[in-house]
Amino acid sequence: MKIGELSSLTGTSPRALRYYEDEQLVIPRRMPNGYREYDDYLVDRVIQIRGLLDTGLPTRIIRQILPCLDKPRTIHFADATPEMLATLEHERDRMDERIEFLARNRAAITEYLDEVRALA
Amino acid sequence: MKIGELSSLTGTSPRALRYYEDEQLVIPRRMPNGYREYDDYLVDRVIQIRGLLDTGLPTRIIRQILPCLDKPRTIHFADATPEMLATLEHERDRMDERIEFLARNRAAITEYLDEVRALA
DNA sequence: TTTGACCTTAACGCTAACGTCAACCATTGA
DNA sequence: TCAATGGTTGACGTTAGCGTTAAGGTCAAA
Repeated sequence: MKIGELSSLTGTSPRALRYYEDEQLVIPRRMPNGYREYDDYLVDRVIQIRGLLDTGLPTRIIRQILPCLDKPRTIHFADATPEMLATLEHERDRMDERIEFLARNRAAITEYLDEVRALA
Repeated sequence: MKIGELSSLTGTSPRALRYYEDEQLVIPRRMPNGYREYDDYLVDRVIQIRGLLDTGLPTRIIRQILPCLDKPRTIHFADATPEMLATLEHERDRMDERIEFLARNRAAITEYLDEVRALA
């Protein structure tokens, strides 16, 4: 598919998609006329990227963890250098921290809302 | 305490603390000589702020959810306008989405690491 | 064949969350 | 008393993640 279709399917601007290409997150093939051509599986990938960006991860990190989110991923095992694995473990731990933190704050907000509603 | 102590206690630069003041997240009192004076409870608040920033929330949102994270918060019930409550519910839902998303990706990373280790 | 929708690259603009001076005042120990 | 340390307010610099023109190529439909 062309960039416009991917754009509407993912709710992502063409500009953002081109930016993701610059950042090596989504690399489309090219048609004879120079147009970008995206495979269907990239829809999910773009949505993944948006979600990860939304949780505060920079493209530099996303680029590193994307290979292990693809399925099937037998091909990507070659990328698994020791440094790569260390990065992954570190980012996984950071995600744990974020999850715990978000959960605590979510609970606090809920508690607050409950107390306010109890007064009404 | 003065800004330097709060800085080292929270691992946050003085510049950032002054920025948080500009953004109305942490408003210290002033000493006779013009120095900022921070109460002890603000240590926790700054750490909260850092965590929320790290999860991708902008200061604009953080400013709105901070009141319901303070304890005791009886005073802050006055701030609970309908718009405020709507914002809180919305942000709580967004936090839910982030948590689910992070959890899924965390699982994918773990799974990948397990598979790689199984080959070693 | 020409309009209109969609594509291309290149380049400048923008906002958030600070970093980094610069120039100056305050406090304290030698 | 004076040098070090740490505080103050600007103000300009930086990076990420795009938005927004600008100037032009492509292609299907009328």
